Amino acid sequence: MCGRFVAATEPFRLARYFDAEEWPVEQEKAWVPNYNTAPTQQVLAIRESAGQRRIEYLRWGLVPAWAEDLRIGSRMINARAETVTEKRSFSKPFKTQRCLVPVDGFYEWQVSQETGRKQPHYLFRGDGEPLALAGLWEVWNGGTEGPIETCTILTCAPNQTLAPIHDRMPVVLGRSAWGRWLDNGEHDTGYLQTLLVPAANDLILHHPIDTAVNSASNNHAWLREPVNPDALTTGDNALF
DNA sequence: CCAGACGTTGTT
DNA sequence: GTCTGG
DNA sequence: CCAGACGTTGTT
DNA sequence: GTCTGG
Repeated sequence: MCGRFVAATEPFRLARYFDAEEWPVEQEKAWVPNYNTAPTQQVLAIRESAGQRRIEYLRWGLVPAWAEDLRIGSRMINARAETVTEKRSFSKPFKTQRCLVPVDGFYEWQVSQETGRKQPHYLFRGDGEPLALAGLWEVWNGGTEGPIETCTILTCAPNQTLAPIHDRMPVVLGRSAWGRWLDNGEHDTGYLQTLLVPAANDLILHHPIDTAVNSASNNHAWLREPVNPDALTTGDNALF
């Protein structure tokens, strides 16, 4: 699945990469990289309206319009690609409210069959480019402070690279798919669902990382650096 | 008809 | 065990 | 995703 | 809001 990720690429670079409108300088200055993005946090997403792509903050964890409060968002951080058309909370967003969530990489926890321990891994593109994750967004008007826009990330079966680590992975969309995915006028859910397949096996690399990533309050660039998993089991981390 | 759920993951 | 918060 | 809380009353 | 279950 996808429950934690890195968002460290500056918005102006994302704007170029996704052919989206640039941010005002003042807003760009306030941006900070996030090496441990967790559910309920604000994440940058790309949406399109009237043919114009924009980069905007959405709260991660989709909150349906009928929700009494925001809490349900913590459990709606992912939407299964296989069933997205059938689920009440996701079917309308899938038809008309799609977005991309750009990430530098994401984290997955590999559970050891023998010990039950969880080893976190960092997964990222070998060429250093961002990954465009397929997302859906929704608006919640239940609060007193005006509408809150939220999002979720689609998941699919793992490719051969991820299978040893986890049984789900986020849906990654290639450049050629962005156009129809972001076009709100595209209502061919049959076609759209054909885009929701595991990424090519050679697209994503991975390595084990420090368990410091476990706590969402830790946010350092070094969280995504490789460690020796054998050293970790003895409590002797050679890198730190 | 009304009432109650609406989601994913992982674990068992 | 289960829910909430980050 | 993982970490951390999970409850009330009354007193300070 | 919309679907499922009773």
